[in-house]
Amino acid sequence: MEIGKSYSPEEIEDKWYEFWEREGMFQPRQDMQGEPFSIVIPPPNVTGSLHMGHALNATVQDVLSRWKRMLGYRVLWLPGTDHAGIATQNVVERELAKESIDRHRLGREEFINRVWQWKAEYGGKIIHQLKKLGASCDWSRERFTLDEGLSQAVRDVFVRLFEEGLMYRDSRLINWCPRCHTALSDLEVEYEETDGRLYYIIYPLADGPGALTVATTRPETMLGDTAVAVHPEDARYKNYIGRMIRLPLAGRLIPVVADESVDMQFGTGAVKITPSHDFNDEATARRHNLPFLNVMTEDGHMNSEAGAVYAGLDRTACRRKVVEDLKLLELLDSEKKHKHSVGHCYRCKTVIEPFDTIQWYVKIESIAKEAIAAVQEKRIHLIPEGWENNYFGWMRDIRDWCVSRQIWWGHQIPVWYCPDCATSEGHLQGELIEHIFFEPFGLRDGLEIAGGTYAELRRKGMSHADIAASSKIIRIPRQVKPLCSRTDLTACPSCGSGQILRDPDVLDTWFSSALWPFSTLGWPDETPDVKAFYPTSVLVTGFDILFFWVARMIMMGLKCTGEVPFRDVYIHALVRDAKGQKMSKSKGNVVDPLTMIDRFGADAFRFSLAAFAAQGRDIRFSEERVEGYRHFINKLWNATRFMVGYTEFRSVVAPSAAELAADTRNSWILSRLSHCADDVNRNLGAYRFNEAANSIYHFIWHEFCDWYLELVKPDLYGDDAAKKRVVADCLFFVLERVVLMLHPFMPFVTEELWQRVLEKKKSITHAAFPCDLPCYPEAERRMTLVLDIISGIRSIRGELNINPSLEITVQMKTLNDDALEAVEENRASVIKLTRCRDLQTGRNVSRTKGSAMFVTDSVVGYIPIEGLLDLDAEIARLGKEKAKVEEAIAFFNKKLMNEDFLKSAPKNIVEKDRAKFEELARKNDKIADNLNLLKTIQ
RNA sequence: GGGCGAUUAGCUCAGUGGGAGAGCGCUUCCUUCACACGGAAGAGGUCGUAGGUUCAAUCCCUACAUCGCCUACCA
Repeated sequence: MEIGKSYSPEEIEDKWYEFWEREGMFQPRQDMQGEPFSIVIPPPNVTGSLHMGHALNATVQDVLSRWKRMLGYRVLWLPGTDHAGIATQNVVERELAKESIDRHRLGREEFINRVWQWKAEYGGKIIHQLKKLGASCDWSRERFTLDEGLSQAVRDVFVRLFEEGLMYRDSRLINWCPRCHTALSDLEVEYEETDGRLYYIIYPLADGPGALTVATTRPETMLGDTAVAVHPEDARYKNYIGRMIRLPLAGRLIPVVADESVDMQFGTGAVKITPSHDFNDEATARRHNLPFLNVMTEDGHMNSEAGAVYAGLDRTACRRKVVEDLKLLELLDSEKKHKHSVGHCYRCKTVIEPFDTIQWYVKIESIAKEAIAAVQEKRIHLIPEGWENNYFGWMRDIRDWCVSRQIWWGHQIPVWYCPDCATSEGHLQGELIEHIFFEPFGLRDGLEIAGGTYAELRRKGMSHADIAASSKIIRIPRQVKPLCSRTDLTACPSCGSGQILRDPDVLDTWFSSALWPFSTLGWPDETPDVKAFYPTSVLVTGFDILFFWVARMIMMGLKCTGEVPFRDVYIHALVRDAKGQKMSKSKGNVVDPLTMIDRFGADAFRFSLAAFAAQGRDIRFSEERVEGYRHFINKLWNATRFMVGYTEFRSVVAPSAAELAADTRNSWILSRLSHCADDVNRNLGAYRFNEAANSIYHFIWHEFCDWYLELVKPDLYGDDAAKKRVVADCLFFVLERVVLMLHPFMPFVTEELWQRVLEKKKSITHAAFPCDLPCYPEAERRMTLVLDIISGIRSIRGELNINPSLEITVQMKTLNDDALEAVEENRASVIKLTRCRDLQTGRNVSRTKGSAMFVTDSVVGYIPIEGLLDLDAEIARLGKEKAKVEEAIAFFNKKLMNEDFLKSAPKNIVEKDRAKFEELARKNDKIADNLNLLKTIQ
């Protein structure tokens, strides 16, 4: 078997991925053996491409999936993407804008066709990228939130909630994005500290002299004011309560009301109330039964209610004009700089507008209670646990979820309205439904019409279809009865009219994402996948979508299936740049995972991410680390290359660990291997990926390569075939298990080593993960003794700068038979590793007067250095060591002199410390002896 | 305003109620037949500050400082 001098990832990665996919390696095992283990991927946006967050997220899931697969579980890792309603629609609308096409002109159906076309062409780029990373997803089960089955699940849940009264329409202020032209949920608003201005405006009393001055950051909204509020206890304003004000610019009369929510300290202590354009004011207005006056349009312009002077102005232009006009009237008292936080649309960063609309809401309180209980009762574990408080805090404070969006790309709400039916008050519903056209509709008589009520438009001769196709906005008041249905309605169930209107809105993308853990498995049907894989085992995600997604999945899972959607939630860190900054396109500090894969290979990149993934802290990504792990792979590669040279000496039938253990070096490394495997299994089970990765790293590099490989070289280089066989068998035994343990982290190189180099017949993906290997504590003890001796000698060589090519004599006085045996057993190794010409051992070895010295627990060794080096260096070295030992002696002495310590500390601790003290004291004596000797001959 | 987390070697970070750890970087030596993407040996830290609990604190508690993050209706 030929093997290259260094590892080249680019040559093998694609090959193995194709092999795995072709062979169906990532599908759950068909023999139905093994406990199920399932993960659904957090569906990335279909518009997205792989970033570091995805890479970490996918790596963690893949490590878990591959590990469990090797442990014999029936593993399903289900991949897919979500349709990202607003984001995707924005992308396609921008495309259309280049051709000057408005989606309304195109029509809903045709627009959605275009989006599907776009998706077919550009969407799902991320899927390909996940494959580059090595993700072992079952692609045959890939899902998309707009798939038929998932759409059915969405509709089913909507209807269910509707029927239970948990899905309702309501009129209230929501966060509105005037650019995306849709409602947003509370979570979709990003607040940002902004330098604004606080304007002090004089509001004159209508019924006499005097005025109130109010402070506002948004003067343009004054056009919608319907009151001024002061605190009831505010002495300054007590006399104003109940009086009327003539609202400047508008001329309306508005009352002064008393409300405890007013902060007397802020501004002037008098606050203008704009119920339709401010969340606080909305609440105040409801308490005082104040009228709501909407002065804006859906796209952020002033409407006719704002007055003829301002109607049609953009909200920022209007602000300027209002301020100007107030100045002219001398009603602008003053203005000053003011820092405050302003909400922006998380998709397009436009300043959001609190806007009074009718939307669909999910009544969340009862569902949230269940979701809190599930975590409290530990039916769901959040890992790290620290996130629980965050979760509880948010869930207890939760408000009803606004789920309707005024866009087209998504799951259209399964609700219809009949214009021909009457409301319970007896009004014809068609008279209440209001249409606004995206462009004037030309009637036969040449007149153009911009909109109107449904009934009115029909009377003017427009057809039902024309009305529906021309509408940009349809306002359907709450009195109009919603007809909710699992199947598409073509006629009104009560009056039979075929001319019914469908609710134009679609559902929040997160609504469908909330069903992801079960809708992807085929729910609401009781499919075999649902039975086998639900609830899923673990969800792996970042904390940034804990509320957006995780909390909602828990709520919907419990609500729809009666079960938790997953048992564990592993919440990983955010990947930052090397300086700790959040990666963002605008900062230009994003690291592209694919670039990392190109440069270092997917395995090194993945291993880095796993090694970085300590719980509870953000990750600072550094390329140097990735490079380091590439070196690590190269190390393993070369160790393998070395070993392959001894393949021919292996036994025909690979021996068991017990047979190998006859040799102490073997039993030692097997024991270390066993500890390593335990560490890896335990740490992976506890989601401590960094610990698991470090454990393997350390074992391979520092125990297997640095020690074992070097220890057995004398045998491999020798002529004794039997000895060669003993160590060659062990080398391969360890290598195979090491490769297996690395596989979840480094799938590509391990498969290459497994199949091509170790010439295994089947893929490593389903090979058994090492666990419960035998331990040999006695061998560990004995080898530690030998390794200490080697280190002691090397330390002298290093510190005294004895040339490596120079062979030395070692006079080693063993303090007990055990030590003598251990050294004799490993004589060849000790000689080789210390470049020693003459190794004298025994209880009574003679010692040369001018010698360097080392002390271990069980031996005192002397290296004659006369002629090798000047004595001063050794005297200095020993002096330094003596100082260290004395420091330690002082530490333990102080402890052991303390009666409270002897009285209160556990016996084993006291004993341990006493033993250490005595050992140090002996060591100190030996060093002192030698120092004196050296000084005498100096 | 509320909450959470961090503070350990030059850098990035693990970690534990009983003599401080890793990786990288640094210093010295070595192109010895797996690997210079390497080997060997070193240097380097009153574990943020001040108190407290304990026989014993880097670890537990309290306060403070600095830096992050999340959250909130500062009009």
